[in-house]
Amino acid sequence: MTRKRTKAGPRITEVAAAAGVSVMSVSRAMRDVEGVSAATRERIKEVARQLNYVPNSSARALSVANADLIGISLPTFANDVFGDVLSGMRGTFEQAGYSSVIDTTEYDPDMEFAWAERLLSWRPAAIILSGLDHHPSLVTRLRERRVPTLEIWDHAPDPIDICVGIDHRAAGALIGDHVAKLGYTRPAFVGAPPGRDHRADARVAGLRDVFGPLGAKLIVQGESDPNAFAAGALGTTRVLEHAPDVIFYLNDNMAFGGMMICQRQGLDVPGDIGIVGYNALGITRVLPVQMTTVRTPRRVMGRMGARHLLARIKGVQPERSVALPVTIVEGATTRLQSR
Amino acid sequence: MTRKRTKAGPRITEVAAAAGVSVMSVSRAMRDVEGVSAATRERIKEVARQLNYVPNSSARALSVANADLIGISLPTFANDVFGDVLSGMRGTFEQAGYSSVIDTTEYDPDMEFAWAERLLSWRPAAIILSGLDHHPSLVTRLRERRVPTLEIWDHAPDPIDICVGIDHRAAGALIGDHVAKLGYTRPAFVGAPPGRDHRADARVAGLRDVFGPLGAKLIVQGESDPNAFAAGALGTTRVLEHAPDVIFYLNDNMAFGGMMICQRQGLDVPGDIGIVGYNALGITRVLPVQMTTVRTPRRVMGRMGARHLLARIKGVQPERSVALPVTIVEGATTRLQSR
DNA sequence: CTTTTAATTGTTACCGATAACAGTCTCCCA
DNA sequence: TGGGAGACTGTTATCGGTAACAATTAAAAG
Repeated sequence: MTRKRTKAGPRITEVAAAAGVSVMSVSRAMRDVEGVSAATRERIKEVARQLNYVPNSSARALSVANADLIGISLPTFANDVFGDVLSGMRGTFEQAGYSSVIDTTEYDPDMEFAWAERLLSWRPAAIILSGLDHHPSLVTRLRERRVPTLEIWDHAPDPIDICVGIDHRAAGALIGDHVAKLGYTRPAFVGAPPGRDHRADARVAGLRDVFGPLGAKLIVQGESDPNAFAAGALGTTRVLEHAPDVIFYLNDNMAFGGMMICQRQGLDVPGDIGIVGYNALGITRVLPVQMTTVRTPRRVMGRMGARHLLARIKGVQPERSVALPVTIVEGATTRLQSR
Repeated sequence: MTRKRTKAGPRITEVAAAAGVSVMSVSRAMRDVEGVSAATRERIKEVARQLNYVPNSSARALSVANADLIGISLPTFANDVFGDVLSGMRGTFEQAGYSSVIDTTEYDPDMEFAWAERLLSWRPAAIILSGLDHHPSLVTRLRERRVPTLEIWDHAPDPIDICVGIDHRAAGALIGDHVAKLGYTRPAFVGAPPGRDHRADARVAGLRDVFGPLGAKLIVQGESDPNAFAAGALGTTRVLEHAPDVIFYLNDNMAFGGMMICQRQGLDVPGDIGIVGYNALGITRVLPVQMTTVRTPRRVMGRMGARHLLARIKGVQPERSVALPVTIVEGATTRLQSR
């Protein structure tokens, strides 16, 4: 009943034999834990290096019933903002000895669920989800198994486990209020199809919180082109039919696409129409005029999320939910003062 | 010597007991392999569902000495082009039953090596690397272990294992020739610091292949700002001191950043200076004039790479190396005909 | 009714690491 | 000089699955 062992590199027993020690000494030496003298440790490591020994993580994970993995789920890679959050997190995890396993859901809770299921089969140390909109079975499963879970991006008073994010509704209200005070009365929003991106929907709600009481109806247009520039342009041609005097966008790239359409139609920005972006993306650094936008603390969010999650893994209970503040970048794509 | 078993969900034995069958029947049922009657299979699956059973992948991987994982290494997430390649690959792998493990190297061969080492410890089915510039130890290790390896993006006649990409030097020569024939004689290139991005360097070499024989010296400027727009702008202010009559950029976003600088300095595009991008990115879809650029078949590359790699895993030896063609997008940011 | 064959189900050794426990060897002090 | 503490090293059962083989049962053939 011997198994065919495909030649896949040396195992711990071979290293032990070659170094003339027991497997436990090798195990201890490789993990840098106590229990081997400095001399033996060095000798073992040298032998391991020469044999090109790479420990088998599956065996280790099975033995300790837990893998040094942290799963990270993002909506998409086609958006710089997620890269920013990632870069804030990954260094922190690496230092703590965890590997990140990253994947995207394309805004589909079912895909997220399938991904999480596969991930959980590896018994990860923790899992990070974007937003608050998850498959119900996933929420149940994570709670049941007590997997340390971080929900990032959005703000929830009652997260699955812990949460670090932005209150997008409040952010919508903030920028809405700013713009309303400049005297704009016919607002429009160009973003994602309703239900697809909860952050967009929350922003819309925040805008309505402001403009509703003022008697101004918010025109909302959702676009699904994966390219932000194109989506912004298309959405803008659509909302322009309603003659808005200011357009809010899901992000700066969409806003730029929209701005191009406005100019093509002979509209003066901000004379005829105001343009408001979001996220303070790279393109705003090179435009001839500063775009009015909202700066979101993405890197800070990533770092803080990572730190809280590590604490959570170690058993410390950090703040359950943190909402980070956003700041308005006042630009020349809206009127600078009320008229 | 009993181990503390932290409550981490049911095991296969518990499912077997609950269903009144042996563990092997559960194993067979869950994997959808032959050897259980349809009726028992259904019953087992139902029991598994009720118990929230998630098989332990580490145990499986240890047993079969191989994980259903494919590791994918990319230079960075801060660039749409990598997302395009990914989207071309991931569906293919998913269908074939493989999970993707994605990570970025930030153009650092040492980071790539460290990542690969961690990945190999999980005994993945295959590994995908970007470009051809790898840590020598990594190349050795992959060859030794006979890990199916795909090098993507670049073209190499003699890859580690298999390769699907673009001949960037030829692409540089192609667009260089096109531009030279339009009558430009003082070319510049704004891209990445030499040695960082081999694709950029290859492109420069291709441009030199064309302009060198014409007696035109190519001015090269590398920028390291991670934001393409900003890098393009900064690099442009620098090369403008040499009064070029055409600037090639590493990509369209950089080209746009550069174009903004040219306009700010009162230069007419393409009257005073030509602008040439690369990759046909989203922003070119919304600009008032079509940018001269080069369309790269990113999605096709991803799909083809994935298919070849799957064949390779199954033991079929596909073409070792494929170079995909690029096409010029003739735009109004360069003169449309020679003068 | 016995034998052959195929389909289904079960038993057990093993994958490669680690936790728990058990020795062995020094060194130091009563 | 005996023995206890501490440092180092070794032995073995175990983690949760699966391959290989064995056993049982049912259907088909002679």
